[in-house]
Amino acid sequence: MIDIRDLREHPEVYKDSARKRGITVDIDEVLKLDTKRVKLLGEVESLRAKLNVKGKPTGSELKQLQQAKDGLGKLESELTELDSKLQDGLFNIPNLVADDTPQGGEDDKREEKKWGEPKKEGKDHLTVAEANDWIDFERGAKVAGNKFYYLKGPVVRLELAVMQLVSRQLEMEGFTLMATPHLVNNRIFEGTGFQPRGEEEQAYSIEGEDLKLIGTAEIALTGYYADEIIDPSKLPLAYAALTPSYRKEAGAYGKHSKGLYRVHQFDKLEMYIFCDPAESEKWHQRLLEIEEKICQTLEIPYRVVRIAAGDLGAPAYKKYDIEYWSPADGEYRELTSCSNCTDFQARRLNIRTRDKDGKTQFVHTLNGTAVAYSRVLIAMLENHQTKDGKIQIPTALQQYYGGSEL
RNA sequence: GGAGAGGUGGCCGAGUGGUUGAAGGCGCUGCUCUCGAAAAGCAGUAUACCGGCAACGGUAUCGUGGGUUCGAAUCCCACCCUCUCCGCCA
Repeated sequence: MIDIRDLREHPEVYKDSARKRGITVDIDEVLKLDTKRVKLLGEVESLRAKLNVKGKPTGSELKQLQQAKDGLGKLESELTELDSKLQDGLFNIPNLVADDTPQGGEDDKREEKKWGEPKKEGKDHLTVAEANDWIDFERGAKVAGNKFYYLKGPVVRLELAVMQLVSRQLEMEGFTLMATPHLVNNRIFEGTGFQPRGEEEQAYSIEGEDLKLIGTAEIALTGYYADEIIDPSKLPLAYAALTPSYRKEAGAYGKHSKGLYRVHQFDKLEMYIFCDPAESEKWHQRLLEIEEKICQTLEIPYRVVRIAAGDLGAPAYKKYDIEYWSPADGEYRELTSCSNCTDFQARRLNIRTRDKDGKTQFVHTLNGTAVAYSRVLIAMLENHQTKDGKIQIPTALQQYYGGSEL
């Protein structure tokens, strides 16, 4: 959520930002609601002040008070209605966009960096995996539906090895490991900025419960400090959570969806930062560095891209993706991403700290993928094929996996 | 899931309809005392919104939401959470 006071002062900045994202929101309407609300609030409060008498009123006073009360009730319900309209309006305004963000949509991302040797040839991951009986989509579909799958044999142990290796790396970097709830309530879900109202449902809901399955650990981690004031001496807080991610991916079929690339469930190790507002840019760079380091450790050729304004999620102010090289497709494809959400999520979920003067202020939050196993597996299966049809295990991973080939 | 108990400020803990934003204690901050520290004494110590340059004033908040009342931390209803016991269970 954005700051209503900031919006009052610089409406044009927010309009500009929404335009860059290619989103239409009626900011003038929100401002109008705000003006109305402030006026009504004043009326309600002064009326309440009149009604707040100390001690027992006399008979004639009592009569007056009883009458004044009727008028108040009506104003109050008007105020409640205005409040929720304004809140809805504010909820739909996306975060600002960083100044140097590329303009445009999904295809307008800017390449920032490349690493590794892109191989010219290789079988696609699904062919390799199915030939070895490492993945079973057919039975996944039988049991749970299309885009569900079973992993079998060594690729399961490979996952454990990758998670071990990387969670170890993150601990060395100062992250605290977490295992979180996989279900969160709707307030936290929406507060994280997912599921903007009115958009197509991306999450699985639990029938009869106020719960949804997380699409990423980011949601559970953001909620961790909801409604709390974090002691500034504790910041920055860096967490890494290992959880499954559940996604409906409705409407995404057919597009880049072969095999494991886009599935309803995958395990993910996610990094998350709560920090002082002055430090979020620094941390964003740090998260990107760590993600790069992980790719290098896993010997995956990649490039870093800066995501264009039109392709940013509502909470993100600035976002980088790392894309792995796919020899089978002859192109780079998304592997991880990291976003600086500034105070957008913190304001929605009321996560604060104190500044030097002891005043409360919202923290900044950032998230980054350390490992999305389904895609890491693709990247490894496609990039580490040996001449005799095996899969070479990256050197650093071998001690965790217990072997040098798959 | 069933039965019972309970949810009050950073923490402990009083408070069953009327100057209670809330006694008392702890903690924290400042001052006094001291060469310094401890101890002691004094003072201060929630959050949000509205108005104001500010001092300050107003409104709301005692798990959450609703209700009764001129007035609710206190009464009524619903829900959430915690604890104990029972049941079930990896």
